[in-house]
Amino acid sequence: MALAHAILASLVDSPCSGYDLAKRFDGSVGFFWSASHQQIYRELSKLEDNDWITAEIILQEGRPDKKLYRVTESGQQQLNEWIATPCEPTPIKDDLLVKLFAGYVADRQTILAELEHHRKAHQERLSTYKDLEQRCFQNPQQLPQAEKFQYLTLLNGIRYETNWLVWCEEVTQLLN
Amino acid sequence: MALAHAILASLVDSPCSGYDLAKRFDGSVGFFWSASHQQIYRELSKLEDNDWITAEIILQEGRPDKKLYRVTESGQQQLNEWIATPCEPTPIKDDLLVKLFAGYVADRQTILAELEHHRKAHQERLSTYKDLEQRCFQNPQQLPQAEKFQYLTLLNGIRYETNWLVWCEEVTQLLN
DNA sequence: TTCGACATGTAAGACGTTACATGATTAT
DNA sequence: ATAATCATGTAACGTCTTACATGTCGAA
Repeated sequence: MALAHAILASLVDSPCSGYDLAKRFDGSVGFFWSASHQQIYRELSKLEDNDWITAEIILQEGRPDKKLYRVTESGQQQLNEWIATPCEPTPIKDDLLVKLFAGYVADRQTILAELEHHRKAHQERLSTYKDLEQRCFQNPQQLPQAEKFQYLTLLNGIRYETNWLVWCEEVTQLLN
Repeated sequence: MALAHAILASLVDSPCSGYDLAKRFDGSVGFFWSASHQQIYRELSKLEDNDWITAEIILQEGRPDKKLYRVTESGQQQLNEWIATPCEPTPIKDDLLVKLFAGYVADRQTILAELEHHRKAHQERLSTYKDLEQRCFQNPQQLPQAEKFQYLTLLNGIRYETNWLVWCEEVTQLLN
């Protein structure tokens, strides 16, 4: 059910089209919830069927028309109820950890190469997040409400990537 | 495809029944790959069809017979190939972060309560992991190969839970 | 006599991935 | 010319979740 709510969370902040949403799920929102454009379009149809969002068709010249989605009042309420319903921490499913668990069946070089690959990926994401922090969240105290909360998720992202980075380095050292 | 490989990784370490596997996915293996017993039984059938594992029926008295699964040579090879195929970091999907992103639409108490709930959950898991470390991994250097690699995944778990814990505390402070 | 552990499964539906499909505009 | 961006979808397939289903043994 949470894709629906991730979409509501994003649309409440500001209405947009499915295409725009897909881009958000490839950036800001995507930092904590990933989804493909196909998933998003399908979910938007369902949300509209439930009257949690409404679509306004925007006619455009020179490019395809688009549907601007907005959260309805019942959608807002739905989002509120979901937030108030306690949830458990997300269970982990991580390929790299499976690989390490069985790492002794492979040769060391393979494992080290994969660790380096992941180290780099996490390093890059960390840079992206830190840039974002610099550009948009200089003074967390003086931010409007919405941005303040969004900043808290960015803090999580920074911690998360830093943590993976350090673990990759630690494990690489231990294996050498 | 990774559930299959998580099962192979666990069976390579030591053969067991579907029931036992389900328990492992509720503990040790479950620390980095979660799966229900239904998923496991279904996947075991597929793995057997592919001849990546074989089942030996163990007749038991007083309790149902069970199937003891072992990884075949082609299963071993399959696992090796999978480990050698590079993969990307797992995309994040986390309910709590969606809730925080839209946290400004809810009242502060709701959010704080949820944060406290998660803080406790992560605290508990961290304790479990640290106990395990104390009990089984006192001298990482002198461990057999297999255990050494498994220890590396435990290190990740400890980092992961610590990280969430600290973030929950940090955010709670910022919201007060 | 009731509950938890042992042991394995089916069925339906929700959710996610990959590939296919269309078609205009703008920049290189 | 070619590719990227804008814009929205369908279809097939694969995976995961939830609920249902069965039956024995040992302990409280």
